[in-house]
Amino acid sequence: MCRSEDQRDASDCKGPLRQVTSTLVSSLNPQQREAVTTVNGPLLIIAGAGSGKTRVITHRVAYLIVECNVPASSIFAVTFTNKAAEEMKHRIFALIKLPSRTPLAIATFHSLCATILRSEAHKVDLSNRFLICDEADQLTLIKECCKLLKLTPDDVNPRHIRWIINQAKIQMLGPSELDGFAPARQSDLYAQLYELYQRKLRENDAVDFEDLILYVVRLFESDSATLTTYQNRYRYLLVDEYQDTNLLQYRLVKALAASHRNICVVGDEDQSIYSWRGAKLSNLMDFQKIFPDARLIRLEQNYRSTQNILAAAAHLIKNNMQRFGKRLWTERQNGHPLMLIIGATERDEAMLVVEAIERLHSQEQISYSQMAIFYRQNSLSRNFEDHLRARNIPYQVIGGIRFYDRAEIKDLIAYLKVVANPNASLSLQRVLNKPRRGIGERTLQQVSDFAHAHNLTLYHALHQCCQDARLPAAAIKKINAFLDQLVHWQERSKQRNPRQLLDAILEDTGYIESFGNENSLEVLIKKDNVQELQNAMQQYLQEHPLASLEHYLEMVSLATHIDEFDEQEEGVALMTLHCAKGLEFRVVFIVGMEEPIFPNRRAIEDTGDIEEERRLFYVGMTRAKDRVFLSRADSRMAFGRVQWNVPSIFLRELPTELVKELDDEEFTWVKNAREARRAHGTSGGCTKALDPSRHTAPLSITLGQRVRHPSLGDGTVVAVRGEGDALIISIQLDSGQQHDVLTKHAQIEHIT
DNA sequence: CGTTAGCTTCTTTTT
DNA sequence: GAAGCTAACG
Repeated sequence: MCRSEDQRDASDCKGPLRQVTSTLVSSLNPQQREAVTTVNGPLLIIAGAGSGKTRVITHRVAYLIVECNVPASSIFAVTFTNKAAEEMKHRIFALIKLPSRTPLAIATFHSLCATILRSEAHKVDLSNRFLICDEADQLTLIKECCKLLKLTPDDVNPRHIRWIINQAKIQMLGPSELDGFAPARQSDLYAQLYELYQRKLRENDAVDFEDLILYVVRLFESDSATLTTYQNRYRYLLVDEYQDTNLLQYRLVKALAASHRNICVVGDEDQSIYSWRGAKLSNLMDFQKIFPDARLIRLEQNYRSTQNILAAAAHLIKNNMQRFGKRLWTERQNGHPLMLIIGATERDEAMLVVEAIERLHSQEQISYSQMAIFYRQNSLSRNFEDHLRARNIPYQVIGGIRFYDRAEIKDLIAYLKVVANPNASLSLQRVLNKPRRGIGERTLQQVSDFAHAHNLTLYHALHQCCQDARLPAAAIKKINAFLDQLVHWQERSKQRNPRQLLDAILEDTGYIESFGNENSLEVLIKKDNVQELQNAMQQYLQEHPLASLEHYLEMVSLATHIDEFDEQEEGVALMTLHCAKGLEFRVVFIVGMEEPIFPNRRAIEDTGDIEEERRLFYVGMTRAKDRVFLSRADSRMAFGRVQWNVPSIFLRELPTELVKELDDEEFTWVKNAREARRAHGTSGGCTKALDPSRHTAPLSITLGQRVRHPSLGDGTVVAVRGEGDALIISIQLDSGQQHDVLTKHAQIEHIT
């Protein structure tokens, strides 16, 4: 088993040490054990949903370190999210005794590459202070490029350009190789934009997400000395979620593995859901062609779900062609059938789902944090949030607007970026006049024209313009004042930690005061966000006491939605199906099971293939331990219009005997909803003309109406949603707060 | 110079 | 129905 290729390989895992930690593998099933102890040479692990994959990975790392005497620093393990990486490290540390702070290269491709790039920056013509652009920054930059090329939104769509550039980078194509990518008529234009964009990035001393990996791959493929260094450093490679790796990531792994071939990949073809981001299922499917001597181990025992859930999932996924094929089995009982919930409108759907959640909580004592709502697109979360809030059920939404994408937070992060690297023109531009310091658009335009003409960064152009007195004296004075402040912060950041720097910036700029002192909800939220940033930073610094400003900024740039998810927090989790990958809950609700949404029409149009959508559904279902609820609505608001939706084809692909429509006997509250659907004219699923009166609130409550709530007090109605029993009104209270009220429960009085 | 009203687009998913 | 952008106004 332990084929020894050179003396640094783990040849001694045959030795007597093996018994010492035999407890490490004794709790594993035979396949898992084989997956953990097959340490040398290429290995392909096909790990079905719930088959103990994380367990295998953590045990494998522990086994390498303890049993095979592999230094922890020789292991390079790639996970799909930073959260998964943190959890794995945590579990490894719990498994074996390691000095705390043992450096373990377990992270995402992007994080690992960022670290490599930091130390090799000079070889790719970056400074080691380079910054990472997120997608919003990319867009800003592209828009700037469009302006420079005198293009209007009618000529090109910046978002499309971004998409083309990203795709090109994943395929390792340069500006001149866009044939077949960009629209044929405009391929020259796209090439020009791509090139300019890349130049601008360099001027900013910045890279985008794709560059992080691309630069490292290019470096490895062109500089064999550097590659050898890293091949020697990382002797054992492990890649999780291999079905979702793209060409770039494959090339990176291939390069690193070339010398020692100790490469273990873990994946599941049925859970590949990122092809739109360039992931190639063929990386997994063809692994044995690329490494003909690769061992294949299948993990097919599922430790998570009931028999019924697995049977339904298996039945569904059989419809896919691109598979190895596998048979998941479990020792668990049949359990409940899958439940189908149908609402007349999306509000009814949400109401029924929330009611089910409430019952499961109160009648079956299932904690809220053991329940999750999954949807195909973020926009569906809203209705469920509204109903959960109205019922006082705790919940957390993962996704939507990321914390670090909120305007206030972006402003402050931009300040930090400018301090870390004044050449970050993008960030400098953002904060130059925020809060207002009288450096307006005209001035900025003049300086950036000057910068462009003389090939200077904005920062240097500002200096130059002031020195040469190219601007009105008043402007120069203001710019100089700002530049002085910047110098002051830079000094400060050398002596103090990032948190203290942030405080200094807040104080010196009067940023919070610039919100104004009115006590509107908006201002309060902004202030709250700033506070939250301070807290988050504090916490980060506690966990990473040695972190520099650059480290902190890198973490912020690479933070993801799911990283914000707190499993400890009591509350129902709301997230997209994509975010749900790798998680598990006792009860899972998959909502919005309707045709244009799920399977998503645009996704099918893009790929010409429904299989990935089906896998997405498969991923969702297999997150559930005990129960799966599926829901849909007959009609749904989209783009401000009512749309009549067709039930998802996936509902028909489930075995009928395992799906039960929620009925009155089991859940009495369903009866009202049944009647509502009948009245709505859609209970048979057929489409009848919509009676518009059914979608408007009773006349007695109108927008702007003054009302009195028994406990909340007086206020003005600012929004009316829902109908009948589900009628919800938002009241802007005279105390300044806004509250949603379910009129069914509250005695609302009119006042004048 | 800064604000706002009205227009457009947007919803697929995210490292 | 919201957010982001332009154009026109104060």
